[in-house]
Amino acid sequence: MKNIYSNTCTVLNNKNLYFDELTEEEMALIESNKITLTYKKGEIISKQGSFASHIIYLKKGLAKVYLEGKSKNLILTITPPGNLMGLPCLYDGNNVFLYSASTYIDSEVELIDIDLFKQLLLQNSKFAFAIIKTLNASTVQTFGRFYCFTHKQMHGRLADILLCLSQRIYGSDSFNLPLSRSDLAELTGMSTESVIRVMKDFKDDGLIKTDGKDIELIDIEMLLKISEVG
Amino acid sequence: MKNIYSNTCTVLNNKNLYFDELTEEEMALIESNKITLTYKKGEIISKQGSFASHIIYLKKGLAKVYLEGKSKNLILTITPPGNLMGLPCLYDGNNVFLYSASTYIDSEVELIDIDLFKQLLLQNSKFAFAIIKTLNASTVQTFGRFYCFTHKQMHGRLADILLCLSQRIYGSDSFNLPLSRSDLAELTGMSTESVIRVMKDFKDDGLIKTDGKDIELIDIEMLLKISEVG
DNA sequence: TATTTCTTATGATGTAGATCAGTTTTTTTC
DNA sequence: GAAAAAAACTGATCTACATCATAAGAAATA
Repeated sequence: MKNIYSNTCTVLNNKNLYFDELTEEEMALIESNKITLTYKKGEIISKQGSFASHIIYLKKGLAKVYLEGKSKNLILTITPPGNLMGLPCLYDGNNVFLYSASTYIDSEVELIDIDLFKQLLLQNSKFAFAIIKTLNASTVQTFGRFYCFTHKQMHGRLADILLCLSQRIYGSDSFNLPLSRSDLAELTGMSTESVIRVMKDFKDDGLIKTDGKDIELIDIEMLLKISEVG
Repeated sequence: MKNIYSNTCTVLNNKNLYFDELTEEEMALIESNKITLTYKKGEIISKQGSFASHIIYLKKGLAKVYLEGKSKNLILTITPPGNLMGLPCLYDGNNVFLYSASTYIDSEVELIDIDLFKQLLLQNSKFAFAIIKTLNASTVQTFGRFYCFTHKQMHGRLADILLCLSQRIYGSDSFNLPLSRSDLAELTGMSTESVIRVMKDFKDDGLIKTDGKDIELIDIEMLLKISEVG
């Protein structure tokens, strides 16, 4: 029996369907209140534990949301443009960013005042409903990833991630990956050395080709099989 | 640096704050449309992959929501009374239960028609907002658990679960636990044998006492320390 | 009350993957 | 464009934990 949702990947790509639900006036309200910021590659957008006065919308670029641990971090989501970041921090009794976020490449971010965001949720139930559906889709994705962390081993998890980045972000078999091996480690729950070793296995077996930051997936069939077998 | 949300536990306990947001008419609508069912201990409430026509509300008892894997399962949430189950399945393009759910003890469940539920979300934005906050709180909990799975080892994770069940479900240091060692295994991502061994360690070190299904936490300070150190 | 089935328990063995330690290559910085 | 820093790589070692095998108690079933 195959589980549909058993992929290690955690790339959100909801293409901001929720904003379509806002009226023109509501959209104008956001436009007139938003703050636009640009970040260079590697810069920190939000820091775990800091006061969360805004909802973060990634307009351009690529970012990660991660949990900073004592020794190692855990990457929670890879965020392509068109998505909100840190939305889960919006609940009763919390007013801080629970996670840090930083950019992989030069990026552009829009900050939406959190009180305005809440107000929109409370006055436009279609918008709220769209947000609920988005949150649920990513929860299901997280549970699938959870399953992989506990049941698949390294090769399966890394194959997952490579396929996922290829499909969900780049839409191509060959792409330039700004994530380091250590990022892949924090994404798959492996050590950096293990990521390197498994990547080498994949290369030796002719499943992928790498040249610096460029990666090309050669034998996708086999990667899918490895992902499935675990 | 200590993370506030780094506990392996996954007991939801939101005390249905969302239903408070419904009007009397809306509440009456639910009342007149709901189906009440009783389940005996160990019975299956929903089966992974089946058509999801209803939202499940646990009125009495205790249940688990779990992902059925090829060989092993993964328990996603332990649900005490007063909570909804399987809410994350509500998103675009999905109409099946993605997870199975079953009871630990004799339980009572109310089924709310999913279209009615959606309608209420769309007509009452306060309700929708309350649901969003609930979903977010449990997402944050899930991420914390995620962190534990990858960064803590067995003793820390099991200490987490024992403390969590004690505090969040029973509100007492001694309680009768209907979960088997194999359930604790599926909850902590360990093998059943390992759960048994670690429990024995805890017993030998005088941290807990067990008698059949009865568990008493003796040295909570120490359990907390083990949970923290990992 | 006998019999099957599930759960708890314990020891022996195996291994996936972390950690450590060191080298080379690439990238950043001044 | 040289120096420093970070990232990629490789091998040796170690260990946390799973798996296997087997047995005893508890609970369900008939």
